[in-house]
Amino acid sequence: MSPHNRAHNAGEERSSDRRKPVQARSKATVEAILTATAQILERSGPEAATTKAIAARAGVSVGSLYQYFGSRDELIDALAHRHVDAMRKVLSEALAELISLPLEAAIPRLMTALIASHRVNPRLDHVLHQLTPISDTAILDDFQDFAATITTTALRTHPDTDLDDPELVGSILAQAVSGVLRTTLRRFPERLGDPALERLLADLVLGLLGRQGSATRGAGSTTAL
Amino acid sequence: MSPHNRAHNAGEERSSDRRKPVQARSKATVEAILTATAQILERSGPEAATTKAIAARAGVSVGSLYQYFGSRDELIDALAHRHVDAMRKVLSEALAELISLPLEAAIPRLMTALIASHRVNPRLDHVLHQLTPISDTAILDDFQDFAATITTTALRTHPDTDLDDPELVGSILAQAVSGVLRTTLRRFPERLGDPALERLLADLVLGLLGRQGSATRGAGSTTAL
Amino acid sequence: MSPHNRAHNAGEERSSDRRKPVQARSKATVEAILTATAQILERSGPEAATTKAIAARAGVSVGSLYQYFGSRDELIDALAHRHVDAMRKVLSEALAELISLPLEAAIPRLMTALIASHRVNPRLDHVLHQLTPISDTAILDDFQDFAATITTTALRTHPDTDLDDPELVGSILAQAVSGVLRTTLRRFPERLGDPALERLLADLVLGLLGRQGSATRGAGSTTAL
Amino acid sequence: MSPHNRAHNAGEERSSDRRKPVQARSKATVEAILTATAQILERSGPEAATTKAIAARAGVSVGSLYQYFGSRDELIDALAHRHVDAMRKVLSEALAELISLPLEAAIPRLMTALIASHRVNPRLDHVLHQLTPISDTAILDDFQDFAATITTTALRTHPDTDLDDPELVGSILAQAVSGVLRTTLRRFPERLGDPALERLLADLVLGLLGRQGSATRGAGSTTAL
DNA sequence: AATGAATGAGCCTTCATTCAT
DNA sequence: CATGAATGAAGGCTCATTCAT
Repeated sequence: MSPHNRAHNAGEERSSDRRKPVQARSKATVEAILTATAQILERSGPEAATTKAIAARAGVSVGSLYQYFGSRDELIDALAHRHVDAMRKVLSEALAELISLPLEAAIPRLMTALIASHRVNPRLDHVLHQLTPISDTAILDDFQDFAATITTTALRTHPDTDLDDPELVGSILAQAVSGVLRTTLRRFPERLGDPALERLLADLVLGLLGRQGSATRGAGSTTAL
Repeated sequence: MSPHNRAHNAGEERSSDRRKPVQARSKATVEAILTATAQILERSGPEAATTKAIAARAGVSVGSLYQYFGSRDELIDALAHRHVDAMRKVLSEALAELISLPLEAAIPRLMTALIASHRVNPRLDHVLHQLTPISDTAILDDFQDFAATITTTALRTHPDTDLDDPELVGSILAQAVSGVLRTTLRRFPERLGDPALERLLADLVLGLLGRQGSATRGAGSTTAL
Repeated sequence: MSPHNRAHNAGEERSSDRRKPVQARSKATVEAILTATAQILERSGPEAATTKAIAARAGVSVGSLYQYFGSRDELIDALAHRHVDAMRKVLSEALAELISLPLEAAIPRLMTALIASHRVNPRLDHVLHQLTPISDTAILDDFQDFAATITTTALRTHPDTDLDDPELVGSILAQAVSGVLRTTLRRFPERLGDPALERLLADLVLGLLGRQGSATRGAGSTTAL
Repeated sequence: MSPHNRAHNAGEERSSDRRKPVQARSKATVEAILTATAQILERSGPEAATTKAIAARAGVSVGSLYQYFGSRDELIDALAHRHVDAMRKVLSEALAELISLPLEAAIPRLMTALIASHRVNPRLDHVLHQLTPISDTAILDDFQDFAATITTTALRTHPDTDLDDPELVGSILAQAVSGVLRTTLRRFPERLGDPALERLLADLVLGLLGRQGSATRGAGSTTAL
């Protein structure tokens, strides 16, 4: 996601072997900068996120921004990582219990978890997606890949589904759900409270599985799941 | 998305004197500018689409650009409209025959049509999505609304589905399919040729319908739901 | 002479196809910019020659500066070329008559011409020399090479000198004279009027020749020269 | 060369109490900083010599740098002094023996000494010349003045020359030699080893003297010199 | 109408200098 | 004394927009 990357000099304050009080201070500054960037991005879009504006909102000087981030791009990059990590964390938390459940129960939970993860910061998510260049493999794709992997794994794990290409199906499902969620969050945020959405998404997934996998065979897939 | 709206070709052809060639020339110039913009956008992204670059590629002067478009934003706006129109047109062409088909046949066709419409200019599509300002209800959403309406209509028209909220279902389906297609076009363009994708999408839709609408007919899907 | 050249983005007009001053207006602008640059450089040194300061003094906007010069470095480069050309022109004018003269008369004239050429713009000359990076073959060196060539040619042409390595001698002489002139112009400008300087320089050159070439042989080198 | 001139080490060791070890450490730090500056300047030029880079290479903090030098300019100023001192020292060492020699022998030795002094640190020398502000009488000029004085003294001392204006001649000769050496060091460093250079320079000087001073005494000036 | 030179606000980034720790 | 995070003025450069020709 970070296009330009001119190596400036040898300064590498990345590792955590700096002194402690200073580190605490630094961490706060970094945090302030990231938060400020996120807020501006959410509220006013990429064009408004100038280094000056970010520094001002973070309550620091432009110079400080460059103390911790090599460039504006790098900063946004870091923010994207942070955002994806947060989403991933939310999603991960819902994973443990999924394995033990039958598909018919697991999928709805997965949807709930996906919705939750997409709620972390929808506006930022949207803006970050806008910033994704065409060709670059964006950091944000990582999340979708993660969701795809989880879905695929779920499909594979549960013995009652028998798909030709679980990877493809998992990927498509992740894309479909992500498409619904991102649009919904941006355009129809009020629908998020509606439990119908969760059900609809679960049906979307289960419906596809029912048509793809062996689940079609026999009425009683329920038992297995 | 665009404020200015000067009526350019408001003058009618009350007399077919030399006004015509002039208008023809204007139209050609507008066309050239739009095309140039689209090409630069596709190939090099939003940052490369400066007014200077656009004018150069269109073979006109910057001044001329401002003769026909009030601002750069307006120009891009116009291009977005043009793009959406093209996509809509492709989709529309597939509509007529849908009505007369049963759902199981109509949906696959609809998917084919949707894929086709998304293929009109995927790179431009992506870039235009990037350019959409945060607050504005994007022009590009129009296409999704259109797709949603079509789907909803299809669901309503076909007597064999009985949904509680066809609008919601249509909308969600449009979002899901759009999500899949846009991601696929950007990240896995090679999948577009794969007929498996079409089938998968059709199954996605029909699967949801099978679980939502025609629950009555199914063997025991009710249980599961 | 232009060291740093960071490629910023995909803008294709690097420095190759910058507008060449074709029109009268353009030419005047270019002239104003070059003159302004020279003035600032002369009076306040390289650090003062910011793009803003140059534009202001030239009575144009920064943008105009970049219309004609790809970068600040390129501008200074152009100025250096112009300066060297001017110096070279002054020197060249004195050349024609040199050939027909005996060495003893030619060298003083050459010195006069060199002094004249160094007087074109001593302060600018000094600043431009300061700007010369260590390794780069600077444009200003061209002038010294020119002077060296002329001297060498003079030595070769005149039949009464017989040097082992006329090139080396010519080069050293050019450097010596240039060293004297540049220092004198910077530190003791009042000496320039003094005809003693010219004589001294001529003696410097002739003295070396007298010790190097065959002129040493026989006391009467005067005749030949 | 530098504006700020706060007396930093104005405190002399009036009392040799515990100040000493501290002073020793200070001296080492100052040395480290100066050396670091010199190295960066030599290798990467003026633009690379940022306070941060200097401090890093010296193994101290930026703050410490300001402990010992009032500003970056002052630091460079100090370095220039140190450099000139070093050059002067090398030149001085060759002086003692000069007096007792006849001119014809003394001058070549002087040339050798001058070459040696210019070899102390040619790259640093060049960069320091670049850094010399326009208006200031540069510290580096001190060296040339020193060389001029020495030459003048030599001319005066030796009874066999009889110049009208030994000061002028000495100055011009110093300038000429310096011009040759500095250019040679920058552009033709390989010539430095060549003994021809030394001979040429000696001939340059002796040639001028032969034409100026003893010109009265007919052709046989050689003997005297 | 067309042209493209001119404008200048504003962007990103650097770096000498200060100061709390 | 040392440290290095923080500062912010200032620099180079871009580009949408205007306007005289």
